[in-house]
Amino acid sequence: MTTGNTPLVVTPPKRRKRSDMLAARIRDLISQRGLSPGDRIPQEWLAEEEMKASKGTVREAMKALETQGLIKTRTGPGGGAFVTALSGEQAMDLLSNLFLFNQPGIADIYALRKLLEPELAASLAGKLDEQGSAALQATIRLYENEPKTAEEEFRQRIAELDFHSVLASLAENQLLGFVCVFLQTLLRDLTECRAIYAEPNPQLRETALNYQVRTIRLLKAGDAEGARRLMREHMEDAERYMLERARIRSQASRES
Amino acid sequence: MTTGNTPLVVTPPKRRKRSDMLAARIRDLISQRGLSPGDRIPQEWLAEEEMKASKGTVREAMKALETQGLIKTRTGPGGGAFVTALSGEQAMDLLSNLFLFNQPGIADIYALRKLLEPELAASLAGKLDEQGSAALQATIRLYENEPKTAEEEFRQRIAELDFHSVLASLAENQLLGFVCVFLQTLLRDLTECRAIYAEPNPQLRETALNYQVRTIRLLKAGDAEGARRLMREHMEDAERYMLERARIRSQASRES
DNA sequence: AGATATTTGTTCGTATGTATT
DNA sequence: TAATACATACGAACAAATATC
Repeated sequence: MTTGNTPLVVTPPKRRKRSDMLAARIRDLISQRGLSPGDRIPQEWLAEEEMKASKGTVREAMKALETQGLIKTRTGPGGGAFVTALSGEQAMDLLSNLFLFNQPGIADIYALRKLLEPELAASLAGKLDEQGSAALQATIRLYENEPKTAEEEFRQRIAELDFHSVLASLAENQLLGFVCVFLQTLLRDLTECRAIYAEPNPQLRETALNYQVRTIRLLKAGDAEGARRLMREHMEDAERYMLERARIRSQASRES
Repeated sequence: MTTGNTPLVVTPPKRRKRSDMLAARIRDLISQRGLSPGDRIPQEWLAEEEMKASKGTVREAMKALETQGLIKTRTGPGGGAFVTALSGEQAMDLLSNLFLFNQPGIADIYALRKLLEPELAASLAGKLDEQGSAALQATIRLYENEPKTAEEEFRQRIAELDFHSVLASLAENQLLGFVCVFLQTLLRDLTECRAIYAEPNPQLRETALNYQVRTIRLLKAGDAEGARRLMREHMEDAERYMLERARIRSQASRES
């Protein structure tokens, strides 16, 4: 009996470019030799004889590692390629390309935010130090008074997201914080949302402000369950509002 | 009254490299001209005269865009640089660098999985078509019989995660699916976990198998609430198990 | 199947810019 | 200021891949 066995992955017979192989090799060297952020990459590794590739090719490989956020280069004596830890911001930039073409919907984003933001808030109950508390208060102060211009209005809406961003940065669970910031970034960059944010929403500022002041109070009081519930309410409110506005907008555009 | 307005970002006086500026310019061109995945990037844009840079420099810029997953290049007639949509896998690879140095803990990852995986399962109730059902069954079949070697054991543990990965790929909410796969990848690549996976765990295979068969049954029956509860149970179980093993391992290593 | 044209990929020598001493 | 050590940029020639005839 001949096996009709169709292997899922026979072998990747991919003809990879030299520069890609170099990049992979250097990355492996970094982790194998246990190089840490700040360490300099030995020149020997990049020597043309060692890598059996010319300068240009090696440069391309380094460029790849650089855009991956793994290294940074400095000119001058004592310069060279240095290992760096990929920053959260840079990671966010790289991720933004993923949803450049097929953007998720508002409901998709809030489906996650409704689950994660309440947990984030709860995890912070009773953990607010002076510094964190001050940072939160600072973001609120940005929109304490009514906006005068449309642009100011827009900036306030963005600042509202910043409140959540500061909250995320305080999380002990860095992963949770990262994903929350990711969702906020996604929301902010949605064309659908930018249009909504640009419109005037008189009552929204007040309710958001109200939520945030109450949130801080609960966190200081160490009431995890209360903070969780409040944040969930906030998320549900925000989603309802955004979806409603999006509906109105799409209706209006259909009539034009 | 003079405004004590301190601009948040004065101006980035960054001395950027030519290749980086080129990359940014090309990326802007792509979005401005509304190029979509599959479209070819006009050679004129990359002509040395147009960009006022040499071939090597534009190559470096293209390399940056390529590692960002924005373009792919093909050789030969009709070849060139083509716009592509960043794939989920590639995005995962880029993200993996973020946690290369300060890895999150098992508890951090499961804190998120406990929230998201149940929601993912619930969202799939009654939505399983023939294809999806078949894909799930296929992953289960991989570890139907007991492993003979340690390596086979390891592969089975990975396949167990694949079940969740297939589940995520079926999600209507792509964002939810993406984050779930991200967490799974993170878990799989954790050195702490790889060590645990490498050990024999006779009874674990059976309980995992059990969970998954029941999950499929609930999804087919369209029981969203049941699927959610079962998955939450599964996650809590898995976390308990992993944490316990990690504790034992760290204890053992302290004694050696 | 094989020759050819087109386009990317690689090499090398050299020159320029930049930060340290 | 000058010398030094390193990254960055240039340009021409060459090699490899691939669609078309």
